[in-house]
Amino acid sequence: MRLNDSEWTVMNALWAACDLSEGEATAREVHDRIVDETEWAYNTVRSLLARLQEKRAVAERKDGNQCVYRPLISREDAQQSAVRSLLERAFDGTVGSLLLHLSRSEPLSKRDRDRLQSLVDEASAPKKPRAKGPRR
Amino acid sequence: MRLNDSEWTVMNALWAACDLSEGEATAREVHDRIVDETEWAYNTVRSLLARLQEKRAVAERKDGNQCVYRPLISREDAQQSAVRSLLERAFDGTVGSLLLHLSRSEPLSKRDRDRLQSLVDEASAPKKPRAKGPRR
DNA sequence: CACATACTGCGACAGTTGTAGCAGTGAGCC
DNA sequence: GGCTCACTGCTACAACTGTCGCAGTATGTG
Repeated sequence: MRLNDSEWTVMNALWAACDLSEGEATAREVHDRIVDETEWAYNTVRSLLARLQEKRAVAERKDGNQCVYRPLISREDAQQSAVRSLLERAFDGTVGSLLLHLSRSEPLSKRDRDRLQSLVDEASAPKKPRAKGPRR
Repeated sequence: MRLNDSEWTVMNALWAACDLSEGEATAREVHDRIVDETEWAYNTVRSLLARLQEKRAVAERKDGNQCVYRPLISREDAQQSAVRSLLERAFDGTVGSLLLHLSRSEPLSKRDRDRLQSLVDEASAPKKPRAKGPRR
């Protein structure tokens, strides 16, 4: 599932909204979340939600006279595709190439370094003890 | 400088060709490099080179009856923009968030892990002792 | 009930991207 | 000198993106 820029904007808002409520949100809620940043009209958000529905990225449900939207793809999956796509175009398709680039570009923040450190710890440690769900 | 997919394809070929020759390449050379992969017509490549020229990503020079192209932006700069753009859309704008994702997605190769480790070492260590060239 | 609101369905339109085609011109070959 | 071929300049066009607008329809309120 490949999302374009504007679709990412609304999906980000939808995912965030759904984290707080029942896993779904109205167009209004999504719009409220991004209007300050984007200044998009309400109808713009609705159009994007409609396109996302066509792409089966969200599902629309009628609740009274309102439409309520629910993401059909997880943020992780979308991120996965985005990263993969970036790797293909710009980094010879390899993670290593990206990491190399990262290591050469601007320095990481303290937070990034911590995150990275644990990333390494985790990656280097024997995987056994980590409990994981049956799927994936 | 934001490149789209097809532009990345030709720029990658151009950069590669320029590494071998005098820092420039003809449309024919670029086309030869990507035709197997993309099956694009020669004119498609030329159109893209023209657009890239408008965007000031490449420069065109006349050599006899031929046009010779030279990149005006480095691959590193383009990668930088691409990464930044990915971070904005999909990772809350932070490298850490991307790294976190990477650590959770497919396992990294040994090489990637090493690279990561040194990335961490470098980031954590006081920067002073590292000798670096005057022009990065 | 009559209104002011808020929502929905649907259409639109310019700009970007992907992917060529055509017609004219310079150049090498017989 | 005429042919052939490669190259160039220019045009095209459908699909996708970004960004709404409009015209109905349900809803809450005095």
